[in-house]
Amino acid sequence: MYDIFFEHLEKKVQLNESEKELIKSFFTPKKLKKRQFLVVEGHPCIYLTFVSKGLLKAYNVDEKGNEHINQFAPEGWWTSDMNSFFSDEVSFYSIDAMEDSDILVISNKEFEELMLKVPIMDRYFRLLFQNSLITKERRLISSNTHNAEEKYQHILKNNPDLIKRVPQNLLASYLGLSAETLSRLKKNATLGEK
Amino acid sequence: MYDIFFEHLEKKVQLNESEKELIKSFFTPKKLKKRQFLVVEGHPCIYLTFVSKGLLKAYNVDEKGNEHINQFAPEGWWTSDMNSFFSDEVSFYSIDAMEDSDILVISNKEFEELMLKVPIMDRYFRLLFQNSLITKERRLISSNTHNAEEKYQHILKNNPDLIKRVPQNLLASYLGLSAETLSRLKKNATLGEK
DNA sequence: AGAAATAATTGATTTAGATCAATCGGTTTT
DNA sequence: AAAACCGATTGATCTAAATCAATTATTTCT
Repeated sequence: MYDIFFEHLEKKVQLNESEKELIKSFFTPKKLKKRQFLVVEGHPCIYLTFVSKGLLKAYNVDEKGNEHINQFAPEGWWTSDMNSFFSDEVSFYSIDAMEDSDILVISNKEFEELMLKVPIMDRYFRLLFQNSLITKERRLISSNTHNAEEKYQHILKNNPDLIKRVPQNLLASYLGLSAETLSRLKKNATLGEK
Repeated sequence: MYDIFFEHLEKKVQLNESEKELIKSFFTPKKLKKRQFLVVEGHPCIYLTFVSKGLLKAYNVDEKGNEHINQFAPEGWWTSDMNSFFSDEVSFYSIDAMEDSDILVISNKEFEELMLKVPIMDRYFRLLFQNSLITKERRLISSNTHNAEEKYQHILKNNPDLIKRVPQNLLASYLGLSAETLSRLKKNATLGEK
């Protein structure tokens, strides 16, 4: 359960055994069954979560009842409503499991304490957030400047793995497209191949 | 020049005088005239920049020649093409001054050294990136789920200051709208007031 | 295995916002 | 002060993608 976790951390920072033991003590392992909720929109998001196994999705539902996927979190990824986790506001997203999943969670209080006790974790999260920021920025640009076709091609190129694992209607939602539009795009792309 | 800089840092972390002196030594002050470029698309973005005075914009130009504003950086904000700065890729954006500006810049090498010499800066940037990530995420949601009207109302509420300072066509670009659409939205909003 | 629920496809229609085009007002520039 | 330039406004038209609706395919459940 912790193997992939430390593997992930050690891609960004070097840790000795005593640091690892200490870090471990701050996290709580949990299991989620498929369709089980980790966070419900409108409630505080009390955990920052590392996914060891499985796949979660974070999404919100608008007034018209449409689901908008904000993030897919497969194993090796972090997920949370960061705004809610780091402030005292309620969560804008719901987060649930798309597959049976193993996760490691940390509360806000524990997180702050971890940063003080293991300062190198400030560096780890600095690097993590730095990379997320770059990725999120790319998505924002894509959302503002690309048409439907380009958005699809972009994810096809950059997240081929995700496409295999996620139902098409949710992928469409993630891209800000309707399911019908994505279906038609796929058809045209396949025709082009022949 | 450094007053607003340290004021800004000290909102997130506590610094003693010797740390401040050390930090200062890593940054280089520069001045930009209105319309002067800090970064040109397609060239490496060698600086991470803090704006002490003035206003910069980061944008890219697509194949059709349309400008897409990614960020406005007024005094107290950081700007850069983070991807280019932290990797060895060239910049996707151009960054230039919309007003005469005073800036503080740091190179990537200096940045890495600063993180090692003043570990609390890892914490500072962790907090900075953490907040940027939350903001960027909001913009992405807005971009995917709101219509033109809602996008305008959103920025009207959350960045009233920016609206006063930035030409309307650039604001439109920042929101991913055409200048004409924003003009019409504004007209309707004003009519509604009466 | 059969029923029920969910997802994907396809077609027809609608619409929000882009694009094209012209005019007007205000700044810079020379 | 005239010229050139830039930004905002307004109207007319176009279009990409959403929406609505029906059908088919695929999982999931019992």
